[in-house]
Amino acid sequence: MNNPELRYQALLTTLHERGSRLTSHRLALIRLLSTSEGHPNAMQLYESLRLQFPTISLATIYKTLALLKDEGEVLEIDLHNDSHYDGNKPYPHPHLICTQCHKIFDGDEITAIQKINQEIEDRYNFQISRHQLVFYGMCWECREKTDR
Amino acid sequence: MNNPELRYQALLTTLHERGSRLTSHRLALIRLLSTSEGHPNAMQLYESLRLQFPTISLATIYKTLALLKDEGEVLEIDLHNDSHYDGNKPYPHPHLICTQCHKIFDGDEITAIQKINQEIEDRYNFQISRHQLVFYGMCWECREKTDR
DNA sequence: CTACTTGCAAAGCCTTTGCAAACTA
DNA sequence: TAGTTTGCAAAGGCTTTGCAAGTAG
Repeated sequence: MNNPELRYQALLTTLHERGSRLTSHRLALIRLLSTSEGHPNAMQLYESLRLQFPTISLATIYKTLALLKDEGEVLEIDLHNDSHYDGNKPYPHPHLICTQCHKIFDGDEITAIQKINQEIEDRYNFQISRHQLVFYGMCWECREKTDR
Repeated sequence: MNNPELRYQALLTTLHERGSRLTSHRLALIRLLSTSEGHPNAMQLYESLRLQFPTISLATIYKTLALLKDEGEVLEIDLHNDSHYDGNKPYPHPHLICTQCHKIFDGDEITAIQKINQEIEDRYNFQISRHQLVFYGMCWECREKTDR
């Protein structure tokens, strides 16, 4: 999913069809989730939304995220005591985390995952249903800065 | 590392050379870590050790684990609000987690990881330093039980 | 003997829950 | 209006920390 507007509409439709109410806070949150590429955590979403909605609470963020997770519209990335959320690409895919600038990048174009999946099925007779793959290291931007 | 006794000695040596004191609780913990293949979490280690050492505390488990992590002798696996520990193979390697029996298996024989690493370096110009790869699904044992 | 380690309890951090008030449809 | 959602505060679960008492070297 690359078009944030389409993604926004998709999330909106899901909530609507589910019979959930579209409050202003929820609309703002799904807007943020569908457009942001930054893989924010709950606190970051809270801080962002608080600018526009000073009375919004962290609990509401968590409750709405739980709702969207249930619907399979948001992917939770479990890092060390710190969950981040991807509402743009809710299907399992690798993430690259820069240990220098702490940005989280999508690694959803990696084709060799097929090979790993195949090997796991073959070698361990293990039937994969989902995965969480995180690679830590230095992103291209930080490499450039460091090399110079 | 396949030989638990060698692994035990290695952990012991690390602690000794570090100048750390080898208390009975620590010895029992590293014995457990070096032999167990089960990837226990802190509570499971605590429950095990409590049988032999009724006065041991969870805090001691955590403090010793932190020590061994610092020394690179224990790998922490970050699951959802639940860290598990691998003292047998402290280097990053894939883990297969059965969603049925909840066992954690090592996937350290998977060769296709090289391909993924290569692809990430090439495609994203990202320099990997470590990774945490978790595959969820059904293990061969549970598949057999289910198929019948 | 000295410095490190221990157990206990308290605190931290992230996340979830209970509930009355507010709000959507 | 009826039922959902909200914010607040409290509680939960896992992990860390402070400190006096205990222990290894």
